Amino acid sequence: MIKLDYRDNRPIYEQIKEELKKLIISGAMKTEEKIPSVRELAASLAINPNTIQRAYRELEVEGLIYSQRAKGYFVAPMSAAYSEERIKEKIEILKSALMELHYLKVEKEEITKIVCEIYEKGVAK
Amino acid sequence: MIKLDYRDNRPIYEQIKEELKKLIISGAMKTEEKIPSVRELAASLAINPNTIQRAYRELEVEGLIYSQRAKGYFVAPMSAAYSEERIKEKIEILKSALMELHYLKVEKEEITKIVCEIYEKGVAK
Amino acid sequence: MIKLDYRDNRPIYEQIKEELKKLIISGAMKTEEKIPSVRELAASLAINPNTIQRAYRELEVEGLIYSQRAKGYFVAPMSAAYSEERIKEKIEILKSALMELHYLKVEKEEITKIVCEIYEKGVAK
Amino acid sequence: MIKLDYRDNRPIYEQIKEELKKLIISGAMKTEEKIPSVRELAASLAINPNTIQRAYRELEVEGLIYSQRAKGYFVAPMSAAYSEERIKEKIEILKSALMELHYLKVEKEEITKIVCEIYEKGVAK
DNA sequence: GTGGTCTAGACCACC
DNA sequence: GTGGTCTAGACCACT
Repeated sequence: MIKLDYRDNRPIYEQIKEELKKLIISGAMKTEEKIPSVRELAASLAINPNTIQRAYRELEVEGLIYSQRAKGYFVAPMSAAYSEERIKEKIEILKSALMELHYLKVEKEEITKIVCEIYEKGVAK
Repeated sequence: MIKLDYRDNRPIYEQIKEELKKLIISGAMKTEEKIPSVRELAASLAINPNTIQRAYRELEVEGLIYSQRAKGYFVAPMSAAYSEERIKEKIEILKSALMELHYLKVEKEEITKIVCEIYEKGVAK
Repeated sequence: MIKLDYRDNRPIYEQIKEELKKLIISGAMKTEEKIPSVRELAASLAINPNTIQRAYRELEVEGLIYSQRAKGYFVAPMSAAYSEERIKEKIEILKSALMELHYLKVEKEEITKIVCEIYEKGVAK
Repeated sequence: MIKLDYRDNRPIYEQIKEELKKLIISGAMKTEEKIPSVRELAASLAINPNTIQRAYRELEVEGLIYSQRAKGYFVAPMSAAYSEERIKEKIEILKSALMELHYLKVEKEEITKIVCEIYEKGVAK
């Protein structure tokens, strides 16, 4: 379900966050669906529970999942309306970053390169 | 120095912010240089001083300008090192937004369109 | 059912959101009850349907109502347990905001004034 | 500089966060001022460095402090403009929470009690 | 059994 | 020496 790459420079908890985010946002995991428990996922990835805990906590702060004491973590409700809101929001962030990079004289080619990387390989760098 | 477009959907203070940001980040305005006073700019653009005040205040929060009581607003110091840092930061924000938009199934063409708009016309939409 | 105040500074969609929120949370509208359709409410209030749409969409994101394609919007289920939980949550938010305002040296009188306004007139400012 | 209360139900990292937040927001600690290093504070409070690390990290996410690798943590710049923005923002959050609590039929006396507790004892509950 | 917190101790990259 | 990450292991409160 989740693959880790130890050669990757990014910390493990970041990789877990990204993978889960992908599954949730793309709709592969459904609303209110239970996520593997901290210990369970830690065992299956052969990793320390604290690392999973951190990934889960940060996703909770971002509002993608929520926790119920003694029950587990679950995918937070995401209505269709919510998706649209999120897209608009991210587009705004994108535009703002692009404009600033333009002012900072970053070449268009460099931007295009990043866009292609992400849309082809799935991850950048 | 600053041009407003009343047909633009964006609020006036946003347009002013963007224009000033452009001038400061691209280096057209130098460090410690004085910015037109609130009243002065308001008069020359024929708009309400409160609007200018809001634009300036938000730029101050973003750290691009700073105010000195009874003297006016000035361009905040930005070293070359600072520029590089800012580029890296914005690239990270860009990547993060792009990945999420990818998960949300926004087409690559739509992204490319936005990139081109900004790099050709200078503003998006 | 819903009253608008055009002298109010808040945008129309905000006013509609608040009014509906009031009706739903206080229990005046029951669970699963149908809400007036976008066009219907727009006509009865003599305003643009897009404004209603926005208010409804945001209420959907907040989880207070839900939409069924081609059927309309309905009040989302809210158990008594849910109410208690929501109260606790809002109390926490209240405390956190109060403490920060205290640190920021906002006078107690100013706070009390806001509390009274809301509990007497129903709305603040 | 920071006092912990082990009888308090709140986790230690929360208490540290609150204390630092108080010092920073009220202006007792100045912009760009260095904060005790993770290990240093841990030693002086006789507490595990990981606990301090967590408190600092969360304050960094909230934008109150920032970190420089191999240098330490510092108080983030807070202009006067920023303070005003922050007060306005918190007042809005306060109003919104109050209105919802009103709809939920929470008595005014209960609210007043909380306000007094915070403004007199400094902490609630 | 689950999330949540905390400790002790370790290693890394950076300056 | 500093922040940042990770591990191993422990205890608590809750259901």
